[in-house]
Formats: sequence, structure tokens, C-alpha cells
Amino acid sequence: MLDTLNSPQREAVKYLDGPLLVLAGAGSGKTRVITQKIVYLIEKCGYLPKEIAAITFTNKAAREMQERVGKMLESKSTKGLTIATFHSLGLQMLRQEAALLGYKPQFSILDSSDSFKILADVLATTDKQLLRKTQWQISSWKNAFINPDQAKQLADEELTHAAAKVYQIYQQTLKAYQAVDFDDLIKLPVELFEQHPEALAKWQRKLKYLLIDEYQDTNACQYKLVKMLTGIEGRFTAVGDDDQAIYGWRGADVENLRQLTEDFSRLKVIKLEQNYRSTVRILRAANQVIANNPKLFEKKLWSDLGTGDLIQVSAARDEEHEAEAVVMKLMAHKFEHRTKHLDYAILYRGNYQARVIEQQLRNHKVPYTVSGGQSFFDKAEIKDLVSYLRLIANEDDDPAFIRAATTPKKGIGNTTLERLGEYASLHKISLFAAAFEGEFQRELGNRQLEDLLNFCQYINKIQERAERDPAGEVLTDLLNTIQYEVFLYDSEEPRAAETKWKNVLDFTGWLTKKGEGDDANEERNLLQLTQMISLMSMLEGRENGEPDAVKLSTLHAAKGLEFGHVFLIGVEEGILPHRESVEADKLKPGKIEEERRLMYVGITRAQKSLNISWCKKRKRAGETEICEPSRFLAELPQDDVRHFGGPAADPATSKEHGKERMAQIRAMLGNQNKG
DNA sequence: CACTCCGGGATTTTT
DNA sequence: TCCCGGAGTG
Repeated sequence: MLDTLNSPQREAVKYLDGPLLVLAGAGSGKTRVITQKIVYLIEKCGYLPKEIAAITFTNKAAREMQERVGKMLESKSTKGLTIATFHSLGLQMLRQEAALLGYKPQFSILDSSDSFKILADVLATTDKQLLRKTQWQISSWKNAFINPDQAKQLADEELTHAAAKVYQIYQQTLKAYQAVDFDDLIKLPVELFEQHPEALAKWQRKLKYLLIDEYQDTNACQYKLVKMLTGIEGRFTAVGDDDQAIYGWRGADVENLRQLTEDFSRLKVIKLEQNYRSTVRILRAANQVIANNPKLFEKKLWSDLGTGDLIQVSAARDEEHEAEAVVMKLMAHKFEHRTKHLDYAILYRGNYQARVIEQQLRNHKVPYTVSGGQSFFDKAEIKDLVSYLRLIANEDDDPAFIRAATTPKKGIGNTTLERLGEYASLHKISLFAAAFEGEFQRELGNRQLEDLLNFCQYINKIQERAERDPAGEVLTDLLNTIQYEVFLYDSEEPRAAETKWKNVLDFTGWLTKKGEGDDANEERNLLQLTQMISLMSMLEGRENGEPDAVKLSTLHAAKGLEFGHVFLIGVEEGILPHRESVEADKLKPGKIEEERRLMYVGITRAQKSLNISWCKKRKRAGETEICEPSRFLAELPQDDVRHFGGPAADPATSKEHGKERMAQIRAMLGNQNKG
């Protein structure tokens, strides 16, 4: 089984004497190491599947890993094996230990638009900018494991102090709703384990071995959780690549990699440097660019896949010309090499950059898919339905109550809700509970009261059914009762209504299937299903329409993917590196390095050919702006590059800049080591 | 006073 | 593309 691995990979799989960090370069087979190690632990080392947890960041990664392990373990069961995202593992723990934190096990999970609305209430404002900022601030605090009290103490300016107060009220509100937000799914388990060592001991006993994917993306809170679960013996394998850390801006801290060496003095480090993806030239480019960043661990990718084509760097007049040139080149290349559309990717820094490209692709009838887009759960029709489910599971979930009570309209209007809200907050109870209070009922007109009670009583009725009857039946009853299909056709264009209704049916169909236990697990009723849906990935990864299409993607969203031929566009100062990062780097160095890693991620997506382009001019804020080629272009190995149309940056200038920066970095590292 | 329509502008995203 | 803000209309 292990003979298909190269020697460091094999070593990584077999190493069990202590904590292990696998530094896996791009395309070096890190997923293979994780999946093989899971199989090895079960088949060769006598671990039970339920004693192992593999943790990823995205549902997609978890699903892929699940599939691969499933195939390899055919004979033996994978029952009980945990392959989950940080968030769903956190959820699992919270559901089981909810009582210890004063939550009921059916607590709700709020999405970011719910929490946005709560903040709008707390701050009594509609200023979206301020709300977004506050939301971001609170999220950052949670990711750094900072409580409202600590946040208040830390706040150095008035604005942050105000935000800390909002944070506190926000947190109290969530508790009252018996709800948690996404960040809480990681933060609360850590709190739980700090306050209840016996609960921690229980989970440490249960999970005997941990494997963590994309370790460089962990934030402080996630690292804390890992450290707690693996205990002092450090029974874990962390796999990551510091050169691909591109999520610093959302709390991921590469520092966690260094911290690992400090926290676990016995930490073993294995590097995977053989790349199975790209040509020598592409790897030379990647290595040389990233060599400009300070390194904690030296790492150099190599491959035996041949020298390959020269890397092309083209200058375009402006973004329109660039788009045209890229699409032309792509089409010619495809014709010449008899490749498929899906062998090509066009990568860029910001979503909006896709616009011109899309235009060109449409003009030339080239099929394409754009990465990202809103998730299934963000669709209004799904949120409507989910709000009913959330309310059924947890009648204290006020955001769900408001949405369900008002969509479709059922005679419960704003005034009723306002009065209900006033009464509820005065008496510190949920909206649902308030509706049944005699004192409140006397305040309300007969008509309004009747409609309100109809709704609440129906929820009560369906709550009982949800526990007993099959999920499918209950859902059908629900949709019939609220007349959701009629509602859609009343409020939408027929076309839109049709797709929305189809989405609803897709969703319920899929939910019911889950309820019947498609992986031969025990049957689940609607309540149990409801408790997991907000974290389930569905229809995700299923690209709509054309399976053979050119991929358009941001550099961030392209991490983990590979393509035969890659076009990297808009490689200019101000875009890559992004203007904001350049500015931020002046105050607090480090941002440019993250931009460089972004460039590195882009380069290493390519297997056979790499085309880089930049614009000499670009429209911005109504004016035409003169653009400089990105400093990263000068960092490429010029022997492997062929330039088209105009000079790139003067290598000498950029070299000077690089040297200067390296000196700074060395000084910085030196200080760190001393301190 | 509120709603709609149009034009301009844009980091990066998951759960 | 999507979102926001300003102008123009009922």
C-alpha cells in the first residue's frame, strides 16, 4: 500500500512517535499523505475509525477526502471516522455538551446576514459601512479568542471600545435566542474545554489521533482547539504550506506554524518537495519568486516533468486589449494542442476583473464557469424554508421566527411584531413565548391575535410531528400549509418562480434522502436533520451547465486546484500586489509577502504552461491610470521568461527594492529570535 | 416622501 | 457581476 509513495511521503505516513508537521509544497501530494495515513492508522496500527479525526477548512476538501478514504478502505467500514471541517467538528462537540454552556442541544446557527441584522438592531443604525466594520471586528475578536470584557480592555480608541460594547450585547442576544454564529462554533468549544476539563478529557479520550489539513490557514482559536484536543503528547499530523498562506486578512495566522515548534519541542518536521504537477520552468519561477519572502523553513520544489515551455509575460494596452489577447491566445492554443476548455484557467486578484474576460469569452462563444458566486444557502427561497426548520427545532430563535412569521405573509404585520418584540424584550423571553402570554394577548386586537396564534400553534403542531414522522412527509405538509409554491408565483416572474420552486424541491428532496440514511447510517428525523443543515454542503462543487469550460477564478479561490494552462492577468502594481496591501505594508510589514504568496499560488496552479499579462493603462475612478508592471514580474527567472509587448519592470530597480526588504526582514527575524 | 432607475466603482471568502 | 448612491418621478 505504501509503495506508491515517495520516501518523505512514506515517512510522513508512518511517523507516529510524536507530533508531526508536514510541510507540503504545492502539488506535492499532501492529500495523499493524509488519506494514506488514515488508512495506515486503521489497517496497520489498530486504530478504530471513530478514534481518528481529519480536519479541513472547506466542505469540499472534507468531501474529497471522505471519498478517497472510502475507496481505499473498501473492505473495512469507515463508520465513526470523522472527516469534517473545523466548524462541523465544533458543532458536534457543542451539540453534545451544550448544557454545560447553558445552551439547549437544539440551539440554532445564525448566518452572517442574521448577525448583521442583530447588529443593526443593537447599533440602531442602517449605516452598512459601520455595520460591516463592526461585524468584522467582532469576528476578528472571536477568531483571536478574545471575550467582550477583554475586548473592552484592549480597545485603544473610542470606536473600538464602542464596538466592544456592541460585541457584549450581541453575545447576550445570541444567548437569548439560543443561537450561535459561525465563529462561535470554534470559540465556544474552546471556552467549554477551558471551563470543564472533564469534558475535554472525554474528547481527548475519544479522539486518539488528529490530522489537520491546510494548517497554515488556522486562526488562533482553531489552533487553541487543536492544541487542547491533542493534549501534551501531541497525537497529530499537521499538513500545510507556509508559502500558500493567503488568508491572513481573515484571521489565519502563519505564526501558528512557528508556534507549533515552540509548543511542541518534540515536533518532527517532514518536507515534501517533489512536485507532481508542473514543469521545471514553472517551478523555477515559483521558487524564485517566493525566495523573496523570509522563510521559517527552507523549501524548494522540484519535478522531473521536463523543462517545459517558456513562461510568457505580455504587456497589453489596457484591460480590454488584455482580455482580447488572452482569449485569442487561449483559443489558438487550444486549437493547436487539441486540448479541452477545462484545461484552461484565467486567474485574477479581484472578482470584478472577470467582467471584461467574460465579455470576450461570450463574444467568442467559449464556455466558461466563474468560481465563487453565492452559496445555495444564501438563496432567499432556501433561507425561507430553513427559517421554518430552525424555528421548529428551536422556538427561541427570533430571527427565524421573524422570517417564518412574515414569509409568506400570513396576517402578521410590522405592528404586531413590534409589540411582540417590545413585550418579549421587556420580559426577557423569546418572541414565540411572548405570543402565548395572556398579558400580551390582551394588548392585541382580535384579528392580529388570531393570525399570530394560528402561526404559533401550527409551529407547535409540526414540532411534535417532526420528532415522529418521516422528514419527507413533514416537509411536504409544511410546504402545503404555508402555500409556498403559490407564494413564489405570486411574488416573482414565472421564470424566476419556477427555478426557485425547483431549488426548494431539490433541497427537500436531498434532505429527505439524507433522512433515509444514504450512507447506511441510522435514520434521521427532521429535527436531527435541521440541526446539521446549516453546515452541510449540497449542490456545492456541482458547476452549473457545461462540464467542459474554461475556469475563471480569483487567486484565492484557485488554491488547491490545478490546470494544464494558466493565464494570470492584471499583474500590475496596485492590483497584485494590491494597492491596499502596499499601503498597509508600509505601516506594518508583512502584507506584501502575502501578496507574493498569492502570486506563488497563481504560478503553481499551472501544469504545462503559464501566461502572465499586465496592462499599461487601466480605467479607474473615471480616469485612465498609467500602470506599472508588478514588482513580482522582475522576480521571475528571466531565462525562463519570454516578454511580449513592452518592457517589464526594470529588474535593477526591483532587485534593489527586494534587497532592501530582505534586510528589513532579516532584522525583523533577528529581533524575534532574541525576544 | 418614497421608490425606481441608471451609472460608476470594486481586494481577497469560508463556515 | 453586484452593490451603492444620486437623481428624477409619482
